[in-house]
Amino acid sequence: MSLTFDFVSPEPAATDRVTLFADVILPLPLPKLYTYRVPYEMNDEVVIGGRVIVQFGAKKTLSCIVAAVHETPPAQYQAKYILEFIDDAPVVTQPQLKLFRWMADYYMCTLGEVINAALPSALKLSSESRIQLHPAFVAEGSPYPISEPEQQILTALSTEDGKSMTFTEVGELLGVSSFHKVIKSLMQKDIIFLFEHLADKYSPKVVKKVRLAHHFIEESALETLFGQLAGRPKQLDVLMRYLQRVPVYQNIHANHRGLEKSALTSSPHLSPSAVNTLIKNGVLEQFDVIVSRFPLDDEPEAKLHFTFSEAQTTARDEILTQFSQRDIVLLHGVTGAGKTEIYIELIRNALDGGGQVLYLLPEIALTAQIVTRLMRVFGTRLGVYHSKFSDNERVEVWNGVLSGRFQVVVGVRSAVFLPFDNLALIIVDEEHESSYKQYEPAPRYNAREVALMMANYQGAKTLLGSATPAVETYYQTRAGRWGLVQLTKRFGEAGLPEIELVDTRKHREAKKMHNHFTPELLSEIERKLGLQEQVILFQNRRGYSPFINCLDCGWIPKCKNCAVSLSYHKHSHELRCHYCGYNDRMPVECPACGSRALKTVGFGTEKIEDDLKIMLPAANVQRMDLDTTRAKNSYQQIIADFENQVTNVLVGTQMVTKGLDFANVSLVGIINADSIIHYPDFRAHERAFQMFVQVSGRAGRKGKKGKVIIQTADPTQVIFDKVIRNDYLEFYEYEIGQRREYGFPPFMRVIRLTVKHVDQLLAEQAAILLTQELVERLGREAVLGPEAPYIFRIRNFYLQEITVKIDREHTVLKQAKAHVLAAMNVVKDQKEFKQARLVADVDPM
DNA sequence: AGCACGCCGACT
DNA sequence: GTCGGCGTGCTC
Repeated sequence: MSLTFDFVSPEPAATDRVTLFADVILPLPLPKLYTYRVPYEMNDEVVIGGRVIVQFGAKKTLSCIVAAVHETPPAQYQAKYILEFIDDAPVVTQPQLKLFRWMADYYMCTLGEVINAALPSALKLSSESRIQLHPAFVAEGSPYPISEPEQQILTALSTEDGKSMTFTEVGELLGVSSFHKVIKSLMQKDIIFLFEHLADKYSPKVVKKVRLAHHFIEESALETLFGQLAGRPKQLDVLMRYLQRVPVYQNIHANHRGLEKSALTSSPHLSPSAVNTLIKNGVLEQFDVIVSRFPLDDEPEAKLHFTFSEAQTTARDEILTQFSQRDIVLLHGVTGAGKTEIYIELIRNALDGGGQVLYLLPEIALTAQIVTRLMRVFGTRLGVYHSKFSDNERVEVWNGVLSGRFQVVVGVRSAVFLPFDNLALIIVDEEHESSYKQYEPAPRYNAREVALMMANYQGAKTLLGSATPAVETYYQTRAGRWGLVQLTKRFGEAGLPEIELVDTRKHREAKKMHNHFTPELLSEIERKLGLQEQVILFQNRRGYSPFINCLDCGWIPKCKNCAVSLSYHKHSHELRCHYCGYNDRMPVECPACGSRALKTVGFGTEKIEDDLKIMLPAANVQRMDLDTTRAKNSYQQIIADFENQVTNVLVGTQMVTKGLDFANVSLVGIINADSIIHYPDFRAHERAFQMFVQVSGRAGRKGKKGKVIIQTADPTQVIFDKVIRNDYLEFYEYEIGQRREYGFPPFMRVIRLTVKHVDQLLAEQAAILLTQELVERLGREAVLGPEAPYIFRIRNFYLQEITVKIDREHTVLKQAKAHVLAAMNVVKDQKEFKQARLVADVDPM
């Protein structure tokens, strides 16, 4: 990039001119800020939180965020000049910078890593960034004046369809170094848009739709048409279906909006060629619609009205009362009690007071349904921040929050990074969810904790919602620090489901198991299907079987990068590693001995689906797990099919435990409860309890009492008793006792350190040294390990884990983290461990 | 994170 | 004899 800065030699000093320096945050994992010099004539242009372009190292030009401006020249080195100023207003606000500093500190990572995670990549410019003409831009129709350099770029981009240019090329074209302002201006006028990688090139999602040709809308014309089609039953079928789906007469606009063509062509009862014939003969007309990535309901509801139950009204009032004394309130409400309506009320309330609102949901729960519902209430004031969104869409939300266009944002984990500066309320729904915690890469933050800190900084209230609150959260309410509001009644008077435990060991000994189904579960499924009711089956493992085994020589295929056996996936006929993604074809014969006796061992969702299809051929079984929902809209499709009762049985992993409510589900089966309970982790019981209760909550809606069948080899395990009676409190009392006794959160804080090394011995040695250094600084009792985790090698790295327990008190915690960092640095500075990677995870989940 | 500088194996 | 492997250190 031709970004050699032709710095104009300073004017003779008329007045005492100040020399300004800016500390910038580079979007890199570097421990400190870098100081650049502001050119005199740009002194008025520096904005804290604005982006500037600097040269970093010999080659790289990067955009970064100004974190501070001062007059202290660096003593050790000559500061380079800032090359360009992109923004005249902050893109990162002051409250954000404060929050990001806290995050870097608390989660033991660099500010650069936080910035990197926070900014949508279209805000992170580099010389490799590319621009493309906006598909919606038409040269004649632009309402904005276009400057000379802008026109130059426009012309260059118009030479061919979809042409793109890098910033370097733009710089060369214009022959000046300061072209970012031009690009920014073009972006604001919606003439171009920006992307980082060729893969991000804008390709609008187009849906083919059909509608009735307008001259048939007339009732008499339609009569005639029916007459003409009398001898063409297939075409008549299509037409009937169309009229059935689109209320042409009740609503004139309905026909204009039309119907997705696929709704007609993919129906098993209709002939696709008949659809095409109708189009060819001009009865139906086909048209394309550019749709949002987020499939929204295209039938806006005229008015939103929900009637609050008495319990809901009471809960809402109580929350408001508690907020007058406390900043944080937990809404403990059983599934199906109608928490969302309460949220909507509270959001409306906060907006009326002039503040901003952030509504966080776990990824899996941020569905089209909830967005549509919120859209109907909040209209264009609502921004949606979802990980499935393209970068351009994310920048739009970011800028919308900055400009005040979006007052409410509903979003996933990363929405805590958005540039709010006037928050009145944050809602964290399903606050116990582990998906609020980011594992990889840094920052390893928990959005719930970040939200609480952000609310604290901005003087906002926080409402946490859950049917099964995290033990840490409930503890805070018990200690009187946070408020607690209970919402125990299910909406519409549906009782809690009846839960039955079935002993798989007994059945197995008596040879009564049908594959992995107990007779109880199987007959109950049959019974429910006979009643036209639906069934959800939960199995917390995907694939067909966790491994295969040669019956003759005992060979078991293992992953070459990880210390795990390869899972068998029948559908794709592959062996796959669930940790690194390695896959191989399923062998016909054993590569070790040539035997063909390869047997699958254990079971996952795929096998459950398979077995059920064989045992109950009449049932329509669908599977929902990572493998069937990878494609873009397949998740929506599976949900829609189940909702419309196209499928009767839904088999799935965790995905089926949360999110959607289905009115017709009357039975939930947990195929193997034991694999969930027996997990080597202090949170295993909590996770199991949450999972059982959440999945049970899927059973029985709209007045129907549901049933849950839990299959286990040992029905006497203590946790079941609490699940059956849905006794959160008793579970909590038991669990908190355990946590106190063994010194786990909320009584202590945990930092998990992981040492990774390609060499097993070096990993162990580095971990031993790290442990010694930790013990020296924190004491023996604070350090657990080192220990190789159950899966001790992932992606060719051998792992060692050390758990550090620290007192919760703030000053102690801060000090302890400094000690941990010091210990880590000792190991890093050892040259034999140069290739070791050390990772700190604060508050791991 | 990149990228340059710097020391040891298979090639014209 | 050189080209290039990636190990280590630095970037205001």
